[in-house]
Amino acid sequence: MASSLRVQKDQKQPHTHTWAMGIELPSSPTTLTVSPTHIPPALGMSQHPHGLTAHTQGGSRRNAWGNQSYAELISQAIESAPEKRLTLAQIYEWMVRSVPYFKDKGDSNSSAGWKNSIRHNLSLHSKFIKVHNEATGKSSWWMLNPEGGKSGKAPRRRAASMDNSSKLAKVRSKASKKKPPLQSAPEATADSPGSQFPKWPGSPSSRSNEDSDVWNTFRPRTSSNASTISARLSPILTEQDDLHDEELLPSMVYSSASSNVPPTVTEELELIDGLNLMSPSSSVLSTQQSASSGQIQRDSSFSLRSPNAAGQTTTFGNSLFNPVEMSLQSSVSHFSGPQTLEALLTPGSPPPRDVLMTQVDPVLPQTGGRMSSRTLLLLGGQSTQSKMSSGNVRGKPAEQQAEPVGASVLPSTLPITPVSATAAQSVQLGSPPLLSSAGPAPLGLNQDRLPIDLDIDMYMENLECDMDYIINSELMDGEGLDFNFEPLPVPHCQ
DNA sequence: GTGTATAAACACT
DNA sequence: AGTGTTTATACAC
Repeated sequence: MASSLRVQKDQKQPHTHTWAMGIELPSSPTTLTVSPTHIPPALGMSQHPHGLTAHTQGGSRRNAWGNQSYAELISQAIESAPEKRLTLAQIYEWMVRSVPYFKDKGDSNSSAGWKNSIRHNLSLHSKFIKVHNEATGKSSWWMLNPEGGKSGKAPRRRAASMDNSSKLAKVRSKASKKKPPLQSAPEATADSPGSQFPKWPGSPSSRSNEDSDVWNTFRPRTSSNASTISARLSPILTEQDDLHDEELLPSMVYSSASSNVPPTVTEELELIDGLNLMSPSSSVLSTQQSASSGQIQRDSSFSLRSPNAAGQTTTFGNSLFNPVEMSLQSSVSHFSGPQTLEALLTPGSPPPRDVLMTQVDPVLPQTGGRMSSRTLLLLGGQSTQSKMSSGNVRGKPAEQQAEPVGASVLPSTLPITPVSATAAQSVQLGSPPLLSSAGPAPLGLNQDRLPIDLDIDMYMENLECDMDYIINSELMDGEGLDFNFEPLPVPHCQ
């Protein structure tokens, strides 16, 4: 079938309209606040290999709307969002509002082609990462890969699960088009598909639960870094919400921990993906509902800039986890990974420092230095830790810093019972891989279910150490948790 | 060969 | 129907 199609494609005509390329920013329709800054000229991305800088090179525009490529436009759209993340629908909206050429093409009829191209670009380029957005029920959030991803195509391999299957699937699909079940884990996507899109992320209301899932689902498109990040970034954890859903967190954790993800992250990501997928089962975390309305963060998610490669900024939502809540939660339930995660990820309100810690993660190249204690714990479960002895150890320090909130909570929470621990681990197992980055990899294999038992002892030990360490630290510090970014060389216990 | 645009097939929800 | 992913094709450099 396909073959026959090709006939008409050629038609593409670049209209050469000559717009001034101006993209007007919408003055925030609703909430969108775009920063006019970006948009202006050539995006800054001089991505054209040829060095065209966005001007009309020669006078003619590469595209009807100007010299920018879809990828660039998408990037602008995302950057313009306060939270640096947009849903597909929002991207469309941005296009219509901001790019003159698309102004009149918002209708379904006229939009099919360019929207298809937008989607295509999002999927194709590693610079864009998809973060699951449960909250709104809508489609996923699309963010810029902090790492910058290459504009080029991404090698994206999906999680292992996908991998194999995907290949096969494809093959098959072509042949027979059935879909392999594999695919996997389907991220749970939103609940209701179609609805309007949430207001947009920025808006307070919308943010609520969204985050939750977000965490979970990120797709590792190509390079994982992004994905990692994305996970954490996820947009906003806002608080409020009901969070019922919370399964997600685990991923976050890892992500934070691994955030730095060096080079091969991809693989790890993949793993993670798998994990995430798997983790749902563990949904253990229910947790909190926070009611925090109080502060709500408004959209205040703050953004961090990670020095990472691209220097792009990532935004984290702030969740508000109130300490109180945390406590409650913890006390109430077992600790759920998620909370922790959140905590880690989102420092309460936006105290910069917290953020920093977060940041640290991303940055740190080293291995795991910075994992949160929990993470460690979790990790501990994993072989990783054991193997990495030294590495692991280090983690502590970082964590301590990192876990401000979480840490405090931890102690109480931590009392992990084997069970809980297990659960937690199981949830987090996935994470290890990341951590493991240093190590060989634990990977996933086990992840599935892990032999926690096996490790548990070790795990426990590790915990103890961590805990003590943490506690001491905290005490010493006082309640305030300071986070240092420095990688403390920790002697680690044991 | 690379990057991009476009179209379309498929899959999933 | 909307969203995502992937494949294929055509073009410009």
